[in-house]
Amino acid sequence: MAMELFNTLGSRVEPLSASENNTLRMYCCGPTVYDYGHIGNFRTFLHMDVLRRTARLKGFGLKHVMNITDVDDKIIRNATAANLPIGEYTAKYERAFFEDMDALRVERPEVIARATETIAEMVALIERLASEDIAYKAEDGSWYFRIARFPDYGKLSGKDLEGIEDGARVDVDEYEKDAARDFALWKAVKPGEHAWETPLGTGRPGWHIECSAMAMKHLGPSFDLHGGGEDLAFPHHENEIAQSECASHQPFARHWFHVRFLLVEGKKMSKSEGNFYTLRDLLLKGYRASAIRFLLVSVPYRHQMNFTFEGLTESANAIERLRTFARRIEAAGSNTALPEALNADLDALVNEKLTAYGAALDNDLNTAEARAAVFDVVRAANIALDNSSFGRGNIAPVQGVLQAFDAVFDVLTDRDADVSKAAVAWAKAEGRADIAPELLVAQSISDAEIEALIAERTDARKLRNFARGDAIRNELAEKGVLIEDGKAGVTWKRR
RNA sequence: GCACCGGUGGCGAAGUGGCUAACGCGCUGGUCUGCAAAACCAGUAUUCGCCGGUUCAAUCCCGGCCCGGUGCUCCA
Repeated sequence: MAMELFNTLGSRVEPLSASENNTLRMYCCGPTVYDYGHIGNFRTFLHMDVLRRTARLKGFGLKHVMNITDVDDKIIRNATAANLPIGEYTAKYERAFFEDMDALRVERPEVIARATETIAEMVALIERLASEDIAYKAEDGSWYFRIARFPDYGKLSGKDLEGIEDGARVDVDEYEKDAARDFALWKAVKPGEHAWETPLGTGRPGWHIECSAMAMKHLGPSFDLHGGGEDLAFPHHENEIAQSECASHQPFARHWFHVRFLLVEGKKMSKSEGNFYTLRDLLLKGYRASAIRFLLVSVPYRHQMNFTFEGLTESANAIERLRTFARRIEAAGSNTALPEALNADLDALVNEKLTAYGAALDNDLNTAEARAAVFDVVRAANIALDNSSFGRGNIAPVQGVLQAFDAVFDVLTDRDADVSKAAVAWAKAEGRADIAPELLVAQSISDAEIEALIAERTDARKLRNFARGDAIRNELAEKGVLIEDGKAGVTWKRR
């Protein structure tokens, strides 16, 4: 079955296809690097990651371009306030952005494009539009796009230009444009602003032209998929289409992918509501990166999701169950008592669920249904292991399901402690005081110290000195370390 | 105001014109254990926002209403 995805352009689910060598050429609007990323940003990037990982699982090659918007009004404003050159200002947040992406296990796109490194291409694009009088220069030196020249305007967002008459909302006279809806391609320099000297005049690019130029530079005038947050559909993506198609006379992106916004504790996330969280805020509260990833990815991208702290805890518990299961299957390999005979019923179920897993992802990236199939396998295999009907031949197929799961979800390997540690180091360097005490306590004990205490406890228990053993167990529990007395020995993990 | 999307158990959240309405967490019970914890198993919505309609049959289709969200205004 082919991978199907909702296409905003046309508003229906369509097969996803690559027009060149089975390599999916996709462009995704990346961050504007003026501050630390918040969880809403990361929901979008996480679902882009699900898309690319799923595409690869289905056999596509990938050429994924993501831009960094490193010049815009907010950047100029903040850099000026901080008395820094914009490049220096944005470098800090770009670095932070990629640290966060790494923490969340979001894969790097094949190409990272920066607006400030693509100015020449933007200028050339505007000049091409100007040569057909689609772009025009206003009196203040800014360049605008003449929307009247693109009859298809509105085809992505379903806007009807008839209903947005010139001057209906905006006093045209305030602008030096020919029509109120015309948007800026190039903004003339204002006093004190960072600007580029170009044949168009001295100034800086408009936001929309940046993405058109970067996408076409790396993917050509026509490519497979373009994505971003739902708010970008209009006007940003609509404007990209208008500029690009007027310049190239070819369809721009064939498939448009938009990720819906999330709510936080049932409300729109906003600073004024007090429910605005960056990834770093959550890490410092003691939540794990893997739990954040799993939660954000578990609700399909086209659904509004409600992000809650309770949900984060649940997500961490669910991951714990999966990791425990993965270890149990791994251990089964060296269990000599394991029956040789294949449990055919279990095997049939595992195969059925693997198919269901793939089908769920094919069906517009239904991550909720996909993970359900994996939990079905976990339960069935645990039952078989409990009643000794799990055969050696069942190991590989079950591991195959876990691999397929992790190829997209990527939460089975525990890297959380390192991520939290880095977040705490950053917070201390920044002088932040809002670090969860239990996080600091947990990081105050090393793995070696834990191992030593556990060894001491094991010795005490052998001598049936349970009082001492329990005291050590309690001491470790206070530092967030859980001890498990299994048949094969003692194991531990950080909570 | 106009346009679009959604409202499913304690919570998160799939899904379908008729088969027991997934899955996860939580909770309750059990297995295991020196005791625990952890782990594992089992049970846990006669019901899918409200009111009408279509249909032999609707949570799923249609209409209205209420509520939440998004866009229309360079927020992912």
